Amino acid sequence: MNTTPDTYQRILDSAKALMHAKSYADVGVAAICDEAQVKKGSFYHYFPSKQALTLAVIDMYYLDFKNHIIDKAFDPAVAPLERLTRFINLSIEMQLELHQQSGHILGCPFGNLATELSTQDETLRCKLDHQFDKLSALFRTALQDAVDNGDVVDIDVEATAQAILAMFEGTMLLAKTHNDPKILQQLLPNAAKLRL
Amino acid sequence: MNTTPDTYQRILDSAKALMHAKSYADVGVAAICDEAQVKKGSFYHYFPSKQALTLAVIDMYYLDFKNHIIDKAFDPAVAPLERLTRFINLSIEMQLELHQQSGHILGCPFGNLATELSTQDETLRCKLDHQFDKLSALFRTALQDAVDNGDVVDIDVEATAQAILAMFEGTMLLAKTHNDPKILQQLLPNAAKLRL
DNA sequence: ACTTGACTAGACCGACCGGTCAACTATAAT
DNA sequence: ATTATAGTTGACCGGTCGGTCTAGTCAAGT
Repeated sequence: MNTTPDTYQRILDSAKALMHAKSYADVGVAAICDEAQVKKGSFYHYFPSKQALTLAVIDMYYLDFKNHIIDKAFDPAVAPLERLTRFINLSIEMQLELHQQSGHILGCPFGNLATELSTQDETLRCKLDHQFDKLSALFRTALQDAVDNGDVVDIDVEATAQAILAMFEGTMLLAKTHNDPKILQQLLPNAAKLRL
Repeated sequence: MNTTPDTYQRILDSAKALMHAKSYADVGVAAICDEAQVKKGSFYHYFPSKQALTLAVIDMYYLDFKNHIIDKAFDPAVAPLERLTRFINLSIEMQLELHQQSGHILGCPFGNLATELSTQDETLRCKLDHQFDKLSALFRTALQDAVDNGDVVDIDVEATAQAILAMFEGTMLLAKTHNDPKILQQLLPNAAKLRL
């Protein structure tokens, strides 16, 4: 019989949800502990600091993203350009789901944390920068495959990948600020069509 | 002889600078008062709350933006499409200046606040949403003028204006996260060239 | 001279912040 | 049975949060 306490995971899950729904500063350690039904002492048994927890939370965001979106969209069996549109559509779906649950467009968790922390915490800034690198790398290889296939000609693969990411993050921000899913549906698909 | 105390303005200036360099949550009323050399009692004489101050700060951000960038770029005498590239170039310059002063790419003050506050404060969310509306309206009229001039044909003016804004905000975020002005110079000019 | 009202000063409030600590319990190896 | 270790508990720390309040200054209006 396995009755794992999984306290660690409960803390991580609670922090993940709360930090996405609110922000880094608005979510205190006490609130995370309440949500996870864990006492503060236990929290600091598993995580030396709020910063360390946040580093783990960022990894969890990427893992979720990988499982629910990346692995489905960036399947090498899928046509390269189709991968981009799949990525966009799955991202829209995920945002819609969170919107129904919370009543707010929550936006990209990486973008949210990066905006808040980039000027305040160098460690977290680098971690978040690395996540963006991983995302743009996905776009870059899909675009390169498209070029190799002859699906598209004469584009700057690197610049286009970065532009898609920028458009993706910017659209998430506008949708969050307007708190309207329509913005996502109207604007986000254009990101996949960018060519530079 | 005018020896106005201009306490109000000093508070506003300090809040403007601090909130752009850090974030809403990271800048307390006490810190603003210290910077402005004002005591807390005076602060709450001029502003009923931190939220009210922030509303005024947002107006100041727009005013600065208007004086330093918008009025120079969106001059009706300037060719419509040239307005867009001027806007981008002036925005880059402003970010570079702030980067030299602070050592960090600070990004768009509207985007920064919107990310942090959209899910937490409906009043501020609406205010920020309105600022984005004003920006996209500038792009929209410039694009429409370009269409009327015959400088460009067969584009969705509204969608393009929104896309430029999204690309603008997304690029600011990526540059801030990477803390590198090069990203701005490489990526931001592409926003002005978007056509949908 | 007196009053009024804008403005300043700074002590003070309860709540919360991230983080520490010593005491306790449960588990499992010796 | 004893000991070591992992995990839990909740009181506690100094400091900061946004905001209040009272006392007092000062200039203008009468």
